[in-house]
Amino acid sequence: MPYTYEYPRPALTVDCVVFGLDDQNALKVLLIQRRIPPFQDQWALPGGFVRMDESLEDAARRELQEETGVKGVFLEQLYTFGDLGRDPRDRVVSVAYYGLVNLTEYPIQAATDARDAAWFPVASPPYLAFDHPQILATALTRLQGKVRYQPIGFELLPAKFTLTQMQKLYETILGQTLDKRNFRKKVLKMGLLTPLAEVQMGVAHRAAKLYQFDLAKYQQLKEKGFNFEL
Amino acid sequence: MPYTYEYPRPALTVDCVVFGLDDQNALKVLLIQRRIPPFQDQWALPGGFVRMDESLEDAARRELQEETGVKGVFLEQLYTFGDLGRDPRDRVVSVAYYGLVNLTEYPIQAATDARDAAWFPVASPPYLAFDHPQILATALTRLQGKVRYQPIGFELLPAKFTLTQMQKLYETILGQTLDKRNFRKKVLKMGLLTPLAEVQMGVAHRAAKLYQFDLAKYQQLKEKGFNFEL
DNA sequence: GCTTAAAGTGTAAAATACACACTAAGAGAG
DNA sequence: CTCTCTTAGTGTGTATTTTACACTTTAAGC
Repeated sequence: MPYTYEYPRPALTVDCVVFGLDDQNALKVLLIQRRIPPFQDQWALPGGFVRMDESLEDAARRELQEETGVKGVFLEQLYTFGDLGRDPRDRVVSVAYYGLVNLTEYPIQAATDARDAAWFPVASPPYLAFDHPQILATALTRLQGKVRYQPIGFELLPAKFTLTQMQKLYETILGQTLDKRNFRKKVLKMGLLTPLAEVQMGVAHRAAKLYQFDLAKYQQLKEKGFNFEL
Repeated sequence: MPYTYEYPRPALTVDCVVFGLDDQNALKVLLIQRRIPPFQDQWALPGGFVRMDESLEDAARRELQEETGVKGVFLEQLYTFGDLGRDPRDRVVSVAYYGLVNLTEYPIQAATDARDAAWFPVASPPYLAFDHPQILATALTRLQGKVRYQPIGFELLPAKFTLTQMQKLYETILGQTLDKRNFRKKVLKMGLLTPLAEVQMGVAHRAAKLYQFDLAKYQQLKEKGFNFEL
């Protein structure tokens, strides 16, 4: 059943750059292995064609779930890539989204429709198809920019986490070490963390207190234009 | 000459939100009056369909020039709007760009291919077609965010300008008044302004010194990741 | 030369950012 | 059971940055 238009149209796709943090605090990105040409067997960002009855974000979520099993994550539009020649077959414009997940909840390569999906270190990704290296680089830059003035990263952490875990996350994303006392002062002063009556378990040293993110308070402060700069 | 595809494709357009500052320091946006349905005779953002042989940014620049005569301006991708029903005829996905121009150089309604083009106060725009109110609002928010940490706004000012003009611009965009002495200290400390041996002319009071923006220095500092926060 | 209008300029107080090192707690080994 | 190992947790003084604030200067128009 062919579809005919008076003028030619670029194909429209979405691609997802999903970041996760593994148990060694390494930042990872979720990739799939392409089953079909072009770039057959190469690794690429999960993504695919936008259908006529879904919004762009819906398309991104659907493709992400179909190809990797990951769903229900934080996703935000990143940038739209539309240069000529980014797909060798056809003119393809791709709306890229980036997302953050807590890797402990989305562990190994999930797979449904998926050929093969796996987490790769952001610092040393495999060769990527299309202009996906550029998309990944753009997403990383955006993540670094965002983390400075938005309490992102709660998406990347488990529901209950220690301040040290959080600090490590920030150090990983920003690529620099931070002072422990100053970091703790700042994040606690924001007032978005609820201390729990629980502590870490199974560690061979003093157990750290666990915290959780106060989503309600966050949204309340966000309404008021509060600045979450770290 | 029809074009046929195996699967249906959304139409792809670009829209431009071009801001300018008029001589009373009011922030304006460049709009066109639609000549054809839908939304015939209503005001809308300049924009149109992306061709197969041009990048997204090229398309934005081309449409902007065709419809308003404005060219050679600073343009940056804003966001891609792809919700269902944003165009009553067809599924249309639009990549929005925002731009800044010095209104004194692009004065009245330029027009080439244009039906009618004019500058409207951002504070009180006319009824806009499609989801263009939302696009305009997004662009304004982005502009406000950007102005805080990027020496934008040189795009909006004449080549030679006074510090008071620049301050008024910032006050207009941010919607708040700023302290004269502190503002001057900060912008001069950045070192991006070259003082000229010239002063304002034709004013009925003490003439202000003119400055120009040092583009070379700006790019040099930007390379180094310098922070231009005001 | 008097009026008017905006240009231009410095300092003190307050707030914020930064640097920095020791004690506390708990697990595991012996 | 005590010693060791490892990470948790905590406060202060100093430097820097940000803020608030008002008068003198200059030039044009009358």
